[in-house]
Amino acid sequence: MQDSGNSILQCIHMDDYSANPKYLQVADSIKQAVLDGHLKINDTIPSINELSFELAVSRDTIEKSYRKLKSDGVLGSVPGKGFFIKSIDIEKQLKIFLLFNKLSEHKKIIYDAFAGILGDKASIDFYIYNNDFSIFKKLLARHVGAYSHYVIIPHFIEGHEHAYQLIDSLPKEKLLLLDKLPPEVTGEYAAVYENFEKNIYEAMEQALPQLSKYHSIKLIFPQHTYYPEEIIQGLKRFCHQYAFNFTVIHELGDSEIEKGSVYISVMERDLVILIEKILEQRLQVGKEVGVISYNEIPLKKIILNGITTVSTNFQWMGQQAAHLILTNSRTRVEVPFHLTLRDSL
Amino acid sequence: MQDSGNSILQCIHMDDYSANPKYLQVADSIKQAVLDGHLKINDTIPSINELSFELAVSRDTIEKSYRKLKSDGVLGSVPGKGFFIKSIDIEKQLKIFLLFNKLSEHKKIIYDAFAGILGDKASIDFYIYNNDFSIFKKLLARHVGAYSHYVIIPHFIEGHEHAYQLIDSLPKEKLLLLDKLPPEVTGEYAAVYENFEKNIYEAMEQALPQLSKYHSIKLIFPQHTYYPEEIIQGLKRFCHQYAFNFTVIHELGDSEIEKGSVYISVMERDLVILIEKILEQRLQVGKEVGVISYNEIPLKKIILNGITTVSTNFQWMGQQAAHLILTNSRTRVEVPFHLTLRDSL
DNA sequence: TCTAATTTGTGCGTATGTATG
DNA sequence: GCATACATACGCACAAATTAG
Repeated sequence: MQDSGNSILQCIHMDDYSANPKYLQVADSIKQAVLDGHLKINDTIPSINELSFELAVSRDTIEKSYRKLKSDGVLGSVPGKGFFIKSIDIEKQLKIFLLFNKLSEHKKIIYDAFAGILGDKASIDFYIYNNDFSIFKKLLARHVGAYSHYVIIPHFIEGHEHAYQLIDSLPKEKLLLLDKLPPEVTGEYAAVYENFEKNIYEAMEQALPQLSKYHSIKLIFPQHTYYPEEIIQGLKRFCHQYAFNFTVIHELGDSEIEKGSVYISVMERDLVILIEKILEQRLQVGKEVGVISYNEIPLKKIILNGITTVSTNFQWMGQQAAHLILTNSRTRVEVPFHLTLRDSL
Repeated sequence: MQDSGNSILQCIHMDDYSANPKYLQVADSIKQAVLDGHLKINDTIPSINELSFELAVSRDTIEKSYRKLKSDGVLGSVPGKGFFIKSIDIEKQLKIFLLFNKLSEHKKIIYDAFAGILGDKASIDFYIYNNDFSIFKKLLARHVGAYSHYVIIPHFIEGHEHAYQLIDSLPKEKLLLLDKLPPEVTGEYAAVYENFEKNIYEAMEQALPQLSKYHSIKLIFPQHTYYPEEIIQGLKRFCHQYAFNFTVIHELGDSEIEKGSVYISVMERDLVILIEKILEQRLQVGKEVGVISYNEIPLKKIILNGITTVSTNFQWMGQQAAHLILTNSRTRVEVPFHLTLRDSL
């Protein structure tokens, strides 16, 4: 250990009996020294060992201080060398790690709304993990620590547990979960989430007058996928409550469309197949069979005189997430869900 | 110590404050020099002593670099003589900087096809600049140098010239342009591009039998946008050649839909407005008015007995881009374009 | 053949950041 | 707050191989 003759030592004021913890006192002192111009960019600061010796505090305390300053973007470090002043722009700049499971028309809406509000106030780096836990893990490992916020849409085909465990290890004040709120992730963190179970239940209740024409509800729900199971639960509960027959269809395949049934599709691919089959069998949509499609897009207004949709307000979701970040809030908010009744029901 | 007059010194870039350790920086620099062809097989490289002196780093740091390269099979050594390039067969790790102008359903297809083929072979970082040159510039500045490939979709609302200049400054062997091939970007680089002018011209020629029912062609083309002007040129040329009236409509607004016209929309928003107007005016689609829509998606098959579409094969585009990268090719390939005739024409 | 200089290769010690109990 | 283990970086010393003179 060499004496660096650091005048910075004189800038650090400690109070054993202060309310705020020592590591924050150290961090704030260094921030102040930067603001006062005593430390310039690329200046090196005392090593953890040296400073902990000089101030007669634990090594961990200094390490914690430096770690915080680093996560705030003030300090940088090189193993084997030391810490240095990385940025004198103390006003925290928002660096956002945005991690989506997949791209889609709706993800685009979320992104546009999110980026539209944050605009120049933040720099957003965007990643996609394709519902694949191993990619998710790799991306997170590669970028952990470098961002002020981690905004994640957590949908996985498999390996949920490990994924949620990983998310749980992120600092909660930097975390914002989008779309889904997994109970496995604990603590107080921000979230803008869908209540899939409740949403579909209440939407169906709203559609009860139209549903009275039918006796069965069939959900087209692909197997081995990242779509949330809560949708099935919600529908099951609704059908039990209001005495509808309920079936889950994994694959439309060669099956016939049955009169007196309402078909609910979560994927657009299935919607197209479904409608082709209905047209083929010359069934009357909105009378003999009902069609409900997840996710509203303008085009659905003009298909077969209009397809009834149930949909989250994705724009609101993106905007709300941006607001939570700007206000540094850790609230959890539920996204509004809308039923758009059209002639297909 | 003798001066080997090594130009290799100029290939080694060091950053004292970089996150990755020095010995890896040195190793990566040498690997890159081999990949770039600056070092051939059996070339000797500076001795440990010499390089450590030149780079002003510890001898052990260089020794560690060389040891790693040797264990990677890149270098060989003879005690008392020196190190030399043993193999130029370096399993290059692909780091891809993917920069899209916007998100959309079709960008998703491109991305999925691209990532699907590269899969585990590459790590892909994804960025969006919202057709905004200033964001584009910032993103590129922040990430230049760190990637093995820069895959860019260049569409800008304004400031094309500066943008193309910026792209032109990227190393051509690392560049792959997607969708558009701007003449301002010179040199030999890879590209998977659309020939917008030719594509629409030839698609219209294919549709000539159906078009004979109409006398006018109207293109709904938003103003101040990133859509390529070449579409207008191609249609203009076609209409001139085959004696159609040609109009560009920037905004549907309150205008009436005219009988005997074919409407071509590039944006989906306009398609919805157009069809609503047509239904309102009780015009017969495919007889009194024709509708052609850019970009095929399955849903268009079931709108009004089918909407005729003209569309690039976005999946092919993504796959081809991935192949060009894997084969390290600098070819420019034109993406196939398809006319899908349906009842709307 | 001898010698001196250079180079690879190895071992030891110290200081530093990072991560984990 | 303490202890421990690990990777990085720097510096010094020394043996063995090679080369030049």
